[in-house]
Amino acid sequence: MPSQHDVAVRANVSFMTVSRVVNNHPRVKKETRERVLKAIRELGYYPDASARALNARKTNNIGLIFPRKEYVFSRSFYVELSVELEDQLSHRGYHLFLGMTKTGDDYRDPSHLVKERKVDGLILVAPPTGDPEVEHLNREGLPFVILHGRSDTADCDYVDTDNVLGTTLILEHLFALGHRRIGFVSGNMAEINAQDRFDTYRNELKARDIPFDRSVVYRGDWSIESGYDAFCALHRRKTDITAIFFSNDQMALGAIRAAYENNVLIPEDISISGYDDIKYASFAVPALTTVRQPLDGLAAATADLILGRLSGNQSPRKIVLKPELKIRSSCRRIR
Amino acid sequence: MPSQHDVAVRANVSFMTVSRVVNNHPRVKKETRERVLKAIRELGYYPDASARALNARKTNNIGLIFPRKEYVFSRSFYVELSVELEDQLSHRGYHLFLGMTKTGDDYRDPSHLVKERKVDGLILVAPPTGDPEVEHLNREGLPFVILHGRSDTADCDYVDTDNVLGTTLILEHLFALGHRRIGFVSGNMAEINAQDRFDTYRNELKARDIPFDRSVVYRGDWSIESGYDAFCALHRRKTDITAIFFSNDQMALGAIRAAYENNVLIPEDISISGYDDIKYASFAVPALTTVRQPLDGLAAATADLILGRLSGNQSPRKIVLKPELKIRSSCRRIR
DNA sequence: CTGTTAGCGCATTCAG
DNA sequence: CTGAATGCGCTAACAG
Repeated sequence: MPSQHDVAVRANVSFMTVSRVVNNHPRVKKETRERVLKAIRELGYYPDASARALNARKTNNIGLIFPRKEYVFSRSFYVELSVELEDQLSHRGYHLFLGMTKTGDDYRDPSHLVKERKVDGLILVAPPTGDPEVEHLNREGLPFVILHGRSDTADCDYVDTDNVLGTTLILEHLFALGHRRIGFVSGNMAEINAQDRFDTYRNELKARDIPFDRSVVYRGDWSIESGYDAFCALHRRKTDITAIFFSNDQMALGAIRAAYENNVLIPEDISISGYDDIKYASFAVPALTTVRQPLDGLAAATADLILGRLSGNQSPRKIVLKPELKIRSSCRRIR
Repeated sequence: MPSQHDVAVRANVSFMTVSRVVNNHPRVKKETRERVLKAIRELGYYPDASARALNARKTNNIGLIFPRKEYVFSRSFYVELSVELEDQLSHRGYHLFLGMTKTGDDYRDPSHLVKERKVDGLILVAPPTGDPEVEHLNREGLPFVILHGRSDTADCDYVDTDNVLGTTLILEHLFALGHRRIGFVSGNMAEINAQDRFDTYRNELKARDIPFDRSVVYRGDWSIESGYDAFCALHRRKTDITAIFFSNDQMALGAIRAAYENNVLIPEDISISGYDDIKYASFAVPALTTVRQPLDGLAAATADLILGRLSGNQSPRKIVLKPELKIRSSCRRIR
C-alpha cells in the first residue's frame, strides 16, 4: 500500500504537500495539486485511517451497542432503526461499529471500545434500568447517547418516544371501543420502556376507576415466543378480558398464532394491539392496530446528539418524540 | 487518557516494559509485572487501538457489507446471521464494522474501507451477480469473503447453502403431495441465490416432463410487499396452480396476507412454501413449510474463511452447506 | 506556496 | 530480564 511518501516521490514534492492536497488545503498551487492528484490516482493511494486517527485522536467511528445478543432478534424495530442510523451517520462521515454486550460470563463492557479508541462515542440501545455501564460512562465523561431509554441516576443524553402518550393512545382507542377489561403484556421489565408502558396502563385504569387486576397481566420479554406464551396463559386463566395490550408488535404476532391454536378469533372474540408498527404489522392477519414510532426522527436525533457530544456539547439533551396511533383491524368495538 | 509512557513513569520502568506486560510477553520479572499492572489499574490505562493498528498494519476489524439499504429490512434472515457472525468474530478478537452500499448517486464503494485500513477484510453479503466490486476486490487481492453468493467470474472464497438441494427438497415435497402445477416467485434476480432457485425450479419441472409456464412465475424482490403483489398477480391470472414456491419466507408471509384479502384459504385452496426458516415462519398462520439454512454453520464458516484469508491463505475455498426441509402446515396433499 | 521538524502511542530490533 | 533507538503514516506548527 502506497503512503504519502510514495506519492510525494512520484510527484516530486514533499509529503507535506501531498497531505495538503489530500485534505483540500487551499494554499497549494493549482498545477502542483494536479500533479499530486495524478500521482495519487496512478498509485492508488488512500490515506491510512489508523494513522489519521492516531494523530487526530479521533476515529470517526461510532459504536452501536445492543444489550443482549438475542435482542436484535426480538425486536425488528431496532433493525430498521439501525439501518436509518447508519444512513444518517455515514452522511456525516462516520462509520458504525456493531457491538453486543453479552450476558453472563461472556459479558463485554462496551466502554472498552471508547477507552481503546476504537470508536469516538457510543449509542446505547435500550440499556436496562440502573445499568452500571451507563453510570460508569457518565462518571468518566465518555461520550454516549441512550437510544430508547434514559437513566434515572445519571444525567445524560437520550432519545426516546413518548411511551406514556403511545400507551395512552392505544388504551383510549380501546376504551372508546367499549373495552373495560383489558389485559396487559409487558416487555422486558428490566427496561424503562417496558416499565413506562406498564405504569401508564395502571394509571389509565385508575383514571377510569377500573380496578387493577394482577391476573390479567403477563410479564413478557418482547419476543414472539413470550407473546405466544402470554396469550396462552391469559386464555387459560379464564378471565373476562375483551382486549389485550401487547407492549410490542412481535409479541402481538405471537399472540395471533396462539389465538389460532386456541380457536379464539381476533378481533371477534378478543381485540389485541401491538406497539412499534414494524414492517410486518400491517401484513399480519388481522392487521395490527399499533403505535408508530418515528424511525427517521429517532435516528436523526440520535445522530445529532452523539455528534454534538463529540464536538464538545456538555449539557445533556433529552429528546422525546411523539408516536402516532395506527388503527387497523385487530381491535374492534365490543358488543 | 494515559499512555504507556505515563504508566512507565508511575511504575518506574521504561515504557517498553509496559508494552511487554500489556502483551503478556513472558520475559518480565514477576515482581515488575505486578508493579506495572498496578500502575495500569490505578491510571485506568488502555492500549490505543489506532496506534496498535498503525504499527501492526492490522485493525482487527471486519467489514460486514450489505448490498442495499433496504436489504436488511427485507430479509430478517440476515439479521439473525449478523448476530451469529458478531458472536463468532468477537470470540476471536475481531470487531464488526457495519457497511451498506447504497444505490444510485449515493453509491459507496466498500473497498475503500480496506484501502483506508478501517478494516482488515470484508464480508460481502449476497452481492449482485457480476458485481464489479467483487472483481475489483479480487483483482487487487484484497481479503474478502462472499456470504450467500459466489462469483462466476472471480475465483474467490464464498460460503453458501445448497440452493439446488433446498429448492429440490421443497419441490419434491410438493410433488409428493400430488401437486403438478406449481407457481414460482423469485427473489431479486440480480442475485445468484435467486437465479439458482429459479433454475432448479425449471430443472425439476423438466425432470418430470411438466412444461414450464411463464404465466405462473412472478419476479419478486424478497420483500413482504413483493410477496403480497405476487400472490395477487398470480391469483388474478386465474391459472390452475395448486401450490406456490416463494423464494423466501418474507414473501410467503406477504402472500398469506394477500390470500386472506382474496378469500383464498391456505393450504385448503392453495399450498405455499417459504425459504430460510426465519424466526417468524413457525408462528405464522398457517405455519410455513420452508427450508432451514444452518445459521451457525454459515456464520462459523464465514468467520473461518475471512480469518484464514487474513492470515495468508491464498487458495480460494468454497463452502456449501446443506439446508433442511421443515414441514409445517402451509402445504397439504392435493385432493 | 512549499518544505522541515516533531510527535501522536505503540512494538520490533538490537543492546546491555 | 530490561532499556534505547527507530519507524508505522499522518498532520500541526513553524520556517523559508
